[in-house]
Amino acid sequence: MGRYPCCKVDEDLKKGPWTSEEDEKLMDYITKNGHTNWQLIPKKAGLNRCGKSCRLRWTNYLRPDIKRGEFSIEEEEIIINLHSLLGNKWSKIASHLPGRTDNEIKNLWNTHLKKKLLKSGIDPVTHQPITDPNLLLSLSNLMNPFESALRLQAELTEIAKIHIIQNIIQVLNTPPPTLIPSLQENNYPMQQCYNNIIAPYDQILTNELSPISNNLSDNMVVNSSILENNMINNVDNNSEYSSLPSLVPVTPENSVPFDQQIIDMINPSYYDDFYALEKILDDEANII
DNA sequence: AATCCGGTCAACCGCTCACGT
DNA sequence: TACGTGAGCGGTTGACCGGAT
Repeated sequence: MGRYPCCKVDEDLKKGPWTSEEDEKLMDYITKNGHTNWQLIPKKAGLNRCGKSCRLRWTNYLRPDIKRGEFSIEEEEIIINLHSLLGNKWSKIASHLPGRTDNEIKNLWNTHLKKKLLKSGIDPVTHQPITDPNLLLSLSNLMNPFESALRLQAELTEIAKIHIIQNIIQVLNTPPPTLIPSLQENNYPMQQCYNNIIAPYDQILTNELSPISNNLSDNMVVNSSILENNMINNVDNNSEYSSLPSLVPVTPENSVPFDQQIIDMINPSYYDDFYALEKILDDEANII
């Protein structure tokens, strides 16, 4: 298997941009005969191109159902959501956007969306807030230097807080068995913290993920179409251009987003506890 | 007016996958 | 089962364009 020459090297086939005459020939042939074998098409259509080049020209440009023009905000949000779930699976992403090609989406991602996420402080690879100080530093260089220094410091403080919260969650989720009975009594500040802040958050996650986990196949692979549909349905049609879709975990079972949106979902009566905890963490982060 | 530079996008390259034999 | 081949995918390239210098 492996590599193969898609066209014979000595055939001296044309490369580069297509002329309108070539487009017309290919269009005419496929409209009349369809495309069953791409290797035969150039010869039959009278083109001095390789089959692969013809296929690409057809699928990315000549196809009648191609949607031309700028991407809408909704389309961009769908792409961002799907990318967080699927990664660089451009063809899979394109299958959710009728009339858009994988090449077009890939170009949009590399030229616009990646930068848009970076500017919003989101890592375009993981779709999580940027935690790499080097990346933050390079990002900050893109902005006003005076503003960026302050911003960078604030972001690093936030990151430290997030790390501490994640550690607390991890510890609370795996208590030693001997501690459990005593913790039930709610007398310990950390247990109160768990009961008031993290438990509701846990509940929300459980409720959100249960429809997905119910659809696990035998080999325990998440049913991606359900996830994908959830992502698409989450798009807010009224959102501003500057706003971004809610953060979504790359792998729901491994990563825990701790953004404001999740906090907003928790009963407001828990806010006081959360801010109390945040203040403690603020102090700890300042020490760090 | 000339040159440079960065952004965009069509097209190509190299690879893997799927399927037939 | 192994192999050959066509199709498709994702990364990269390079031509083109417009704005800045």
